[in-house]
Amino acid sequence: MDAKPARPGYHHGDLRATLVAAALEMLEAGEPFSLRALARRAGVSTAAPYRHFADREELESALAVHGLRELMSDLAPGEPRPASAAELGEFAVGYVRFALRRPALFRLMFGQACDDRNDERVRASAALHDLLEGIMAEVFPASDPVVLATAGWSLAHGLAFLHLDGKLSSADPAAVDERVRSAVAAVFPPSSSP
Amino acid sequence: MDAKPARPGYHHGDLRATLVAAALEMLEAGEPFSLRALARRAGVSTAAPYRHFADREELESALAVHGLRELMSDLAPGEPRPASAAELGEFAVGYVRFALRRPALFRLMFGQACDDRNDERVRASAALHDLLEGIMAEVFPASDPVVLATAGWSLAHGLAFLHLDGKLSSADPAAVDERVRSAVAAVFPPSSSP
DNA sequence: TGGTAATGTGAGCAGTGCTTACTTTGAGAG
DNA sequence: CTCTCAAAGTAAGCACTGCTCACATTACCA
Repeated sequence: MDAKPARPGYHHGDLRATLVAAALEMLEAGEPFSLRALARRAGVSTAAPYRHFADREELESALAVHGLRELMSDLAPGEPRPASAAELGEFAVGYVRFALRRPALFRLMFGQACDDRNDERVRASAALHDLLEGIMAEVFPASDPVVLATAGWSLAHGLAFLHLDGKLSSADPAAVDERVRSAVAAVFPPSSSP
Repeated sequence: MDAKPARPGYHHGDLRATLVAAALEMLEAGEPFSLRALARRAGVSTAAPYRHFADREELESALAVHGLRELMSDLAPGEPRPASAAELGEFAVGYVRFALRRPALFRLMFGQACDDRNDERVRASAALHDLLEGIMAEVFPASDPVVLATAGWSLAHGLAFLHLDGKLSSADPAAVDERVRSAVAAVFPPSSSP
């Protein structure tokens, strides 16, 4: 069942990366992970992970950073950012799709207060923030981009969580996409600069 | 520290209600609760709670139901529901305030898939749903209430979670209220029936 | 060629959810 | 007014968790 990489020597070589990868795999598979399970999977004692992460929270922060970066590159694949209100809908669709594709990771990224002591995580979080505000400023040049970014992000975020938590059905992916599109369209009407 | 109610006899009398109340208290106090801790606090063995709840999830569902009812009566205190787009903002403010006042409970209510086997919980959840759609249908009689209710709920829900998780600062309650109001106003402009 | 810091180990503590076999007791049937 | 039986309690214990400590091994650098 478990891949035991039969590490050659006493030292593992790259335990830290291995643990992160294993954790992502387990989350992907829908299993909740424990540090002990990760250690087992890496073929290492249960105490070893603590050489690389002070505690569970620090590992989770590493995972969150990974997730934030992935989300960013998902949403901003190059430079063609949304330029019209219509394209905003597709942006939101991307956000919600990410949440549904990686539910556990998404919860890790957003379902708890960000550990402020973790610079990398703080920066990754701020980067997402900035991306959103930048886009809103482009799409609605006449308006307050901070307020609109807050509204837009909240809308997408709310849609993501309500689907994730079963408050809105996510059984049919196409229906989800459509629900997101129409919600965004209802609220950011095409061709209006509020 | 712990109130030990010094129960008179062998039987407790109303363990179930006591456990629920104790759990709510602990959540309120910001401590995560465990079934064992609740049992201790009720002055009862660690196995006793399982006479009243099949497992932790069942207790959590009971708490969620409690929270959903409280939210409902918070939001719909009598019949003067919001009748204009402007009043929608205050409605959202109420939603977000609830989340920030009872963060752990809010997470319990919304941070996980609803246990479908729990009729009471399903019904409480549906009631909230209906309330929202009803309001939207009144405020925007010309539009599709389902789409608008989804959008409005998602917006409020997203605002709640982003504040709860520290993605938007919740240090100053007045600033939070104002942020919610302006986000809603930006998106449901007063005197427009989209 | 050392010596040291980084990285691994094993044992163990305190806590968790949950189960099992057993006891106590209140309430209703006879 | 009993007597019984199911509801509601108990103690003990399993498998698991996060985390720590004292100790072992090894890579690397002076």
